Amino acid sequence: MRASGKSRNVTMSDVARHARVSRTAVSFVLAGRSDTSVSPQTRDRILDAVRDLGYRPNAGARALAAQRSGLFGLITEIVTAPFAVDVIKGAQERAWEDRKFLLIASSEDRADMAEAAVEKLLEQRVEGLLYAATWHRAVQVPKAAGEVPTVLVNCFDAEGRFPSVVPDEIGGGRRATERLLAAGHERIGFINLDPGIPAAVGRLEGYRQALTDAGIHPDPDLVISGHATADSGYDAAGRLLDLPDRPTALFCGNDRMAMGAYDAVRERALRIPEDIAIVGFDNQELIAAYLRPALTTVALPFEEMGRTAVSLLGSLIAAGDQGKTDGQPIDTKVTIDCPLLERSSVRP
Amino acid sequence: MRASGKSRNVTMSDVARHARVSRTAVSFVLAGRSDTSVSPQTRDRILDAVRDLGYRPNAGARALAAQRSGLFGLITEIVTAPFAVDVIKGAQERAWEDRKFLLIASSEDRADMAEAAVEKLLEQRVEGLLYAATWHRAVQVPKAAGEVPTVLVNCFDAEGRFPSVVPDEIGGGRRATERLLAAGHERIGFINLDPGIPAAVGRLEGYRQALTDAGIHPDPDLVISGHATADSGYDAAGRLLDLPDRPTALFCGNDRMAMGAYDAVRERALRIPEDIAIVGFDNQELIAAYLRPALTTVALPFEEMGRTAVSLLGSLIAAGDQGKTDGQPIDTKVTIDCPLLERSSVRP
DNA sequence: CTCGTTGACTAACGCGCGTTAGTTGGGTGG
DNA sequence: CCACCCAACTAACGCGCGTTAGTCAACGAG
Repeated sequence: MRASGKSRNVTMSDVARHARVSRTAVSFVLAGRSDTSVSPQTRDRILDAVRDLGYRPNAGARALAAQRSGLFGLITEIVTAPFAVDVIKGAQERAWEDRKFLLIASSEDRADMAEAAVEKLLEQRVEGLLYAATWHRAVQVPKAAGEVPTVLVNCFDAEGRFPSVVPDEIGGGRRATERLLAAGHERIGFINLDPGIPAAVGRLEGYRQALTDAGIHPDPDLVISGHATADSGYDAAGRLLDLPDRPTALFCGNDRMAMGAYDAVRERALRIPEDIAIVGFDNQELIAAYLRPALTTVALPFEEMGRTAVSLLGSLIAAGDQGKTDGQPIDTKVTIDCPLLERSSVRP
Repeated sequence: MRASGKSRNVTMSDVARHARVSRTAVSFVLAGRSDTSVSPQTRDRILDAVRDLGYRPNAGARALAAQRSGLFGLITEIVTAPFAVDVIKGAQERAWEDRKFLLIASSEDRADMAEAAVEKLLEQRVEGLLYAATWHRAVQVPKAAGEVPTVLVNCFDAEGRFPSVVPDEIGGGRRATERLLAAGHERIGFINLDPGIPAAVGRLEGYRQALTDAGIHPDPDLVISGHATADSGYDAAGRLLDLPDRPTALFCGNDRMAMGAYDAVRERALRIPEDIAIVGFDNQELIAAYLRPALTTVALPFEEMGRTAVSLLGSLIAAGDQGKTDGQPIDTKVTIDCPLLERSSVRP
């Protein structure tokens, strides 16, 4: 039973006094240092005192003395895309494994807020920085980020100054297409995202590769670009379905478009997956899992990207401690697999 | 232009030396203290030095000396849930206004993780704690949370030891029902969530109040309980629609159920909103905004709850500083309005 | 000429801890 | 019996900063 109310926090000195040893001894025991010896009895006395007094180390003081905060900073544009927060989860878990704590700041998708966020995080003396985007693209990273090791997540630096972790869009496109091919489809429509963005470029490339590898010549008429909305998916799907020689399967650039495609298919009294198979992209749970029939889709590996980014950051920091960074930009671009999630919109 | 590379961080002493004053003077100027005087010239010299050297205060050291970290802790069950993002956003913004920083930890919906999270946050010497749940209910808060001011968000403590901020479920239920009444509907079906949970109890109560106030006697046959899934909504809607004297409107306990209800309506070749009006609850953007027609729904005010909770926490801490807390449990329960979002599933 | 007084500063302590450089007292080997 | 060593500790410095208790020169009043 601890003291209640405004009683000052228990410090290491309190523990030392209670255990009748020096504060140094307490520090050594708690740090688990094996190079300096402490007798088992003393050790136990100290640990007992810790328990009795309810001692809790002061992370700030520790950081000050040890010259390392144990904190990582994560900057994300929380506002726009709810689903990208899986990055936080993965990063959080991985950081926890290394006994690091994640400081999360929001850039609100505004450059000045991003700068402010970096500044605040550096004041907290984070050991490294993660910068995450809601959708895969090139970003402008605040300059100050260069002062500590930094890893980009789901985005990349046009100037290649920072290493980044991004989804394997091409592989995802392949995987989706291959799944449809495996189900026997040969005329596969592709409703792409706005042209130019990495997701659109990569997924289209994967689509083409898969078809070519299967000995099918990609039919340009079966590829349409849309705008990442349900309405756009509805329109595009309608056009493909009204083709004279219509496709038997649709690969949609994302799940929202797939959602619109469902409506277009239904309006034509066609059945999913019997008459038209559909594969989405992104795995937005709230859509994909609850559509009827549930949507087979390719997942963006946000959580895994978060984990990987923290791992990478950890090794960057370790390398930096040993002075291995020689000022050269580290042009690493780690791509993470996009797994296919089987649901019910493609026949087995 | 700052020194690059591994150069040690600039400290206050560096600034003092560069400005040819004592460190104390620098501290005073940066703290903006008006009780002790510093001549304008000196002030400028110091501020110039700060800029020249790129001085950035060390938050940890400051916390240690000032005995207050400027940190709030936020524990959420699942960081990745869309709701959590909004709570975080609101809390983040509000905290930022007070120049506080939010430490976000996840309990992964496990009691032991929650304890660990509280422990870790207390090690960081957070000045207060927010504890947020994914769905409105009573929760078990780790005991250690009692050591600092704590506010519950979207949940409440059965023992009433902590103040909490929750959505106004009754008001939301009323609002949804009143909207349907205003559109001329009199037979309004209600597909409720699992009975017993606060959301189900409150929304039903609001539904009844609205009907009664409108002089309509609630018909028990029009109320069905489901399980918060699209399938369940589909089944329940089907049963209501197959009633001899079927309702002309459906109020669904949440948006997923509404999603299922859409399918049931479509199967019967009925149109939304012409034949059947539908109102949802929760405003899960990815569903509500992208259903066709877009779903009119009642929003859970997560962002506002986050903001309010931080405000409340701030005042609790301020009160504690002045010793106004006398150990009594503060049984506050702030309810936040649930606004109706007009879309297209109810005719104007 | 002395004594406050005030404006403009500074010396120095302590916050809680990691860490280095010791200091003991009880063996061992020669 | 002495030199040496080692296990088992402890003293004390410094991390970067807020804050209290000064110091010191200038200046006006008595």
